[in-house]
Amino acid sequence: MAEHHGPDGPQHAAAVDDAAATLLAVWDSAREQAVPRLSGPQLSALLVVERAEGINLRGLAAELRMILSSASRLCDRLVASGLVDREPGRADRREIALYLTPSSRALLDNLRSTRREVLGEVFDRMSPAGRAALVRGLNEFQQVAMDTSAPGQPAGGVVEDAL
Amino acid sequence: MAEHHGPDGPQHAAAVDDAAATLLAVWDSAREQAVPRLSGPQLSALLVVERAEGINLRGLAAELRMILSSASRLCDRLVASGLVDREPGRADRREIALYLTPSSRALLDNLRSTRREVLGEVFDRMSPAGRAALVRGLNEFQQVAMDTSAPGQPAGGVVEDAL
DNA sequence: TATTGTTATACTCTATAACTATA
DNA sequence: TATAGTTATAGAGTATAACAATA
Repeated sequence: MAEHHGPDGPQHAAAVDDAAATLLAVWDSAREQAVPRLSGPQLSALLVVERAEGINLRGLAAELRMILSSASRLCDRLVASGLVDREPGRADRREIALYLTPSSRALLDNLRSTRREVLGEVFDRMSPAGRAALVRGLNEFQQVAMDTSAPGQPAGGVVEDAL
Repeated sequence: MAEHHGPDGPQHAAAVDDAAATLLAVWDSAREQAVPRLSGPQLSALLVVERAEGINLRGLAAELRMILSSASRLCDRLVASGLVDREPGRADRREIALYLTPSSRALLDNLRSTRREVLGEVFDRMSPAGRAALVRGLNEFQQVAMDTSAPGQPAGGVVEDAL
């Protein structure tokens, strides 16, 4: 317990486990306050379309790690809610191109504001050093987690897939 | 942007936003590797029962922020999967008492190991200072977030409810 | 024929409302 | 009657498999 003989990642992971759950609970609480209320998959789909306007259904399904028919159904509901536009592809008429609507752009803006508010409410009560440590630690975590060239990457590419 | 005139929580929150999403993706990936595969709600239910063995259905529903009938259905499936025992209450025969099974205890152990492994794989590639910062920042975040006596708590009690 | 999407069907998760059993 | 739980019904989310349309 006192010496460092090898990788001690798992020990730190244990120390961080519960705290990470708390951060995630705060982070995700913003979604539930969105109006209109968004489910997790719906939000994920909007974020994918936002990052890749004009993406087709297969691309969306791949990003969301779901099969084509599931993505099709999800889009049915997003279109019905006015959050996504489904336009026929101009080059290949088999494809459809997906776009955000003004309504969903506003929704995402509001969601991000809310998320920063709820996180910020906690941050405001932390010490400056604690805030700085969290920002530094999370940013390095992200950089390392996104580094696909690193050894020991899980075969599935967990991180890239989920974002 | 250079001076600090008031609460800067929101600015830090913006800086942390994406990184939190990455942490979430890594943290939750453990669940999907569980055998038998567990859905999010099923895992949440097991964790509640683990923390409060013998809890009744209303208590479970309250912890999960769902209504009674949803908890009843969820338990149907957990009992069918052999992950929960449903025993009639001895004092009041209207109630039922919920318990983990040996099978679900083993499953939770494995899940926690997996989660610590996937987090540990990232931690092992971070700098020691980065790891320390993350541990420190997250722990302070958790302490502050769980402090219900603080002002500015969202009315819903987001954090306690979700854990 | 190969590829893009949709539809039929089924199971999980959740909610509302009606119902049963016990206190 | 009040409370604990179940069941009927419905909609979202997801998967498999069968289908339609376009290349």
